[in-house]
Amino acid sequence: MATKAEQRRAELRDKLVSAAEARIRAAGVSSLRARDLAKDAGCAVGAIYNAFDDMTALVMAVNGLTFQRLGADVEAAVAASAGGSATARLIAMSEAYLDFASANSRLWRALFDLELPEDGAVPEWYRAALARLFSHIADPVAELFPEQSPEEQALTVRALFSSVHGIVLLGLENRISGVPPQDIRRMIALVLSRLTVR
Amino acid sequence: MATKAEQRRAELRDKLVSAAEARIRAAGVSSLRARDLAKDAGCAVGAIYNAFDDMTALVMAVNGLTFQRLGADVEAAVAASAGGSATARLIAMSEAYLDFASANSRLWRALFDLELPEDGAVPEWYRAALARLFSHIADPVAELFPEQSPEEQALTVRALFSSVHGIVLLGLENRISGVPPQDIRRMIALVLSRLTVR
DNA sequence: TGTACATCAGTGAACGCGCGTTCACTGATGTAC
DNA sequence: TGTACATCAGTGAACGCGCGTTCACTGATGTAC
Repeated sequence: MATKAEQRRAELRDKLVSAAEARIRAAGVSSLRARDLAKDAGCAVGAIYNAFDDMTALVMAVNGLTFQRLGADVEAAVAASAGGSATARLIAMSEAYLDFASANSRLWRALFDLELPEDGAVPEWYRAALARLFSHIADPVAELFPEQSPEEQALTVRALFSSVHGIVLLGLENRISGVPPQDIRRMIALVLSRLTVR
Repeated sequence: MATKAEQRRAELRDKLVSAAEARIRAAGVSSLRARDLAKDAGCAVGAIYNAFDDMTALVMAVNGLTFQRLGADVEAAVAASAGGSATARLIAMSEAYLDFASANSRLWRALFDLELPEDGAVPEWYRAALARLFSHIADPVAELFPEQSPEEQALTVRALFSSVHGIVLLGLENRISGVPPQDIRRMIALVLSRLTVR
């Protein structure tokens, strides 16, 4: 049994992921350096390659956690707004999305910025995490538009998510059109309430 | 008069910009290499630095052209749809935006991807190009919502643009949720027609 | 027109640095007997 | 329990490469007289 060894290995993975997360949070994914991480985690550079295939795999691990936390926040918003109208629930989710993106902007951006190695092979958990987000949007949409076919509903879900994502993205990016958070909320409410008028 | 010299210099600038544009179009802004460009333009690496301060300035020049072409396409759509309803005009513009992004995806992405040197100093032409885009959206919005204050209208313009941008962005990015172009059009029409209901 | 000189675009080898990844080695841990 | 041996996480110097930028030099163009 390599139990003890496995444990140490797992600990190192955790330490590396935490360190990477902290560095991405502070300076963005493009400023990650293997040597910095080794120093942070108290190991040698080479040890990183015992725990992960390469730096990309490490960043993917961080992204996995980020997706999990984002999903949890959105789910909490779904739960908290359970009694409300479909529109209110969509707005609550979107604001949770905004709040997460705003509070974790560089980690959130890393979800989209990471350049994958050529062959567009998106890992399974990535698609799954997105499907999870979409599924929460699907419920209110089904309630609002029961006459739509499943394909139409799927398209509507995508359109709603994309719109909110666009508003959050450009709202937070002050290069393009940075805007006070309160205005981002107003845009979300404006768009969603109109999009969901019966 | 350094006329002849100036002319050569301007020619070199043009050649470099064209070469950079071609390379970004083919492989994305992150794969630009000074040596490749020099070879393409038939000059030495050092000559690049006579024509431009640095590689970032060269990419900015390409982005300037891209913005211009994008603006022209959108304006053509505005002109072509001049007689139609406000909604129809907004959809026409958005489809022009989609078509441009789709046909020039890497150049279009370079507009947003280029990492600026720290101090968020966005060049003036950049803001101006965006203002130009926004101004075309502002007309139908003013027509649709004359009762809104100018601030509300500005927010509505931003919200519309951001929504369409989000739909186009995620629609074209097959990593996230790549979708056939026809579906992107449907999402745009769906969102805009609902957002502009009176 | 001709000659000497100044300027400056153009050259491309070399600089300098960053950085992911490897690899020969070490030392702790576990196993066999 | 004690000894010899095997394994493998961990080490960090070194590899290897990429790449933006510089700089001493050249040669064409333009100017002065």
